[in-house]
Amino acid sequence: MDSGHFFFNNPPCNGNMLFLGNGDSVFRGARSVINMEDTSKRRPFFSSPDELFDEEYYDEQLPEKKRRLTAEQVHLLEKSFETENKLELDRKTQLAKNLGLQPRQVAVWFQNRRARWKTKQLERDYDHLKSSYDSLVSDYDSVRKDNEKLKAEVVSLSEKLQAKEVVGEPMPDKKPEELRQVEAADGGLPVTVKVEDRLSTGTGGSAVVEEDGPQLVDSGDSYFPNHDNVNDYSRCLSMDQVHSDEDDGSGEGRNNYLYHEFVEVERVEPQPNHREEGEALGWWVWS
DNA sequence: TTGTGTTTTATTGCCTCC
DNA sequence: GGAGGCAATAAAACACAA
Repeated sequence: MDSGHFFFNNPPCNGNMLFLGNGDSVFRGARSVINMEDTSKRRPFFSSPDELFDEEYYDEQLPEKKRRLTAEQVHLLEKSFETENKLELDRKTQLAKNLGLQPRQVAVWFQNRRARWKTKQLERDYDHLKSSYDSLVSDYDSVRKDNEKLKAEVVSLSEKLQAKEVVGEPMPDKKPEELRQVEAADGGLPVTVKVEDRLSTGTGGSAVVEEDGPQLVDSGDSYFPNHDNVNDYSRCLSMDQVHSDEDDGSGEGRNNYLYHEFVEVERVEPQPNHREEGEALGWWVWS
């Protein structure tokens, strides 16, 4: 491109206006204009950096059409931009001299380059946020499915329990109602739980724990302390961790399992902000 | 070749800082 | 008030499919 010229470039113009003078400050200060249609003042492209800085020459000649910078010029500008994306006066002047450009052109190039960088950065940020969002949605769906599964199971088990009670089969230790009275032995937060409290089958929602304790409630405006805890919560209440007695095909023992396991759960303080790898994490742990 | 979309260069107006 | 930054925009240059 333009191999016939050493360093060419026309002064800034947009087809309607152009400036007089060499420096950026001159341009900014004056911003005086000459109508480009005055074709008698057209001038050829610059043929050397010296000519470029020849003010008389510059004043007398008007520019040709807008030209792009050479690959070499762009390369050097890019290198300079990588070093520092803003220009001090000295650097601008030096760059302009080295490249055979107007200081104003160098300044404009940096300005436009910063704008391009900003656009790219916004795109990168968007991609990153979208990826995080998609991941979160996926986790959320997974937790929700687990929750639905658990709810269905509770309904099924409750029905079985009721059927047994109708037949007159006694519960082994305590009735669920008694569980409401259970308090934490160490005087800490009470663990007053029964099966229906833990895994509500009501329309309101979801796996519900005590109102005064930490909660992870599927209510539409879902709240997860942080991304990791979503998985932890899922793991905590995952059916994978329930030692199903249905495996033996008897259908018995499951009630007892739930009965005991839910009673024996311990309350732990949430640790939303620090966690070791592999550490049990969540609002509840099995004792 | 030509129409069209994209990229690059440059201008303008406004704002902030010193 | 001058200098320089940014957003918005114009327009030339370029890329490319039809």
